[in-house]
Amino acid sequence: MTSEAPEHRRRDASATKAALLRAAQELFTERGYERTTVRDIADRAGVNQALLFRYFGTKEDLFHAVLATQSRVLVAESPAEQVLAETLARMLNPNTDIGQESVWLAALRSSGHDSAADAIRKQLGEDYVRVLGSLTDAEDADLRVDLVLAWLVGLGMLRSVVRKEPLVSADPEDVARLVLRSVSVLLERVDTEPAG
Amino acid sequence: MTSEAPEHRRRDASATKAALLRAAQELFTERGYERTTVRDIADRAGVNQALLFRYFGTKEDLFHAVLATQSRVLVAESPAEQVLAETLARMLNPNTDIGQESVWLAALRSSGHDSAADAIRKQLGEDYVRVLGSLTDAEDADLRVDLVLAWLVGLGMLRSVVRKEPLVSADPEDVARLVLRSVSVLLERVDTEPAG
DNA sequence: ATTATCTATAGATCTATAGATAATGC
DNA sequence: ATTATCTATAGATCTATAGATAATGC
Repeated sequence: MTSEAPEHRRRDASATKAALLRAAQELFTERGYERTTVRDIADRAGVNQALLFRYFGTKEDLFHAVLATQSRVLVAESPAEQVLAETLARMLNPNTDIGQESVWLAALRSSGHDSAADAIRKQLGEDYVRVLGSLTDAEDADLRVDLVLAWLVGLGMLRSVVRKEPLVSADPEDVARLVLRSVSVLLERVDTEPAG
Repeated sequence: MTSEAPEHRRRDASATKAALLRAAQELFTERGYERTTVRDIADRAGVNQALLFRYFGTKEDLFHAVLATQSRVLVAESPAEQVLAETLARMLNPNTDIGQESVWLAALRSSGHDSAADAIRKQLGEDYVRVLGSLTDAEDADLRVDLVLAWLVGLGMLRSVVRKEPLVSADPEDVARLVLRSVSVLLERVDTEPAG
């Protein structure tokens, strides 16, 4: 019974903001934007619900803040050849809390009427097209990269939303190997070695 | 100014039900479950909002009705070899109103707290595993089929939710060819011909 | 004194229902 | 007369805000 007086918490604005951001990231990813209430977020963060508005303005602003902190994480800073492998590794890594894999799933699941989530979606696509497009000589490189992106999106959905078995519990290396082999066919380099 | 008197509409219960079902299917797929309001559905169906409750009980019951009418459509009644090609053809068919591709996207996007949508998700996965699993000799057939399913899910998300270009406008045959070739690698039959 | 935290509540939805109205079938 | 359709509204959220309370820094 620690609930005697209302008893305000210790004052630490930055810690409160961080807790809200983290809770929001988790919940948006787990439930999507609409099904997550500000009170859910505040409760998980262990702070008062009014602070969410004080520090982030609106629920949508908070969503954008979450997206902003995570949007670029997906496309790793690696040579193009390794980007896909590293993305898969991060996605499938058992240490990465499933259901928290990344917010771009939340951006995808929240419908297209939100302009900022829309921007993130486009950005994400462009990042991938730019990086992976260099891996194929095909003239329809953009389409092929879209297909790779689709696969990543579907893997994320099936894992963190549907939690499909055996996919969720499969050995990350097995999954990565299967996917990478098929993708290499999809992005088939022309076998004749280009000059240079 | 046709808005003189309230002027009740013609009485046709079955047509009203059908209009509601169709409008609900479209809107749930476009916006997901939460972001679709019963008034949205009734408006698009051109009927009064109270009729939705009269004919379907609750919003969730309507969602389940929509899922029930569509759940089995995805897995076509074809030989296993053609199931994937036909699914892709139907998905990519320009005559299939995009954004209406199918409700299983809505089921996926509405978070996992709905038991019936959950059942549909599981069912969908099982249907595919059963049918496509016969196409591979690999001992990890179930995992490989999950990966195919993930690809289909991602394609649907990218097309009808994100409306990613060039994917949306690409020639269906090009897309199908690329996907099917990679999938055949994924589900690689052992090359030595089995007896029979 | 400053400002992080909390209380209380306004205002806007949204689902769902009860009961009134009007179009069809006999 | 029956019943499909419509009106009006209850009741339950949910976001957001205004202002009170209390923990820290000087």
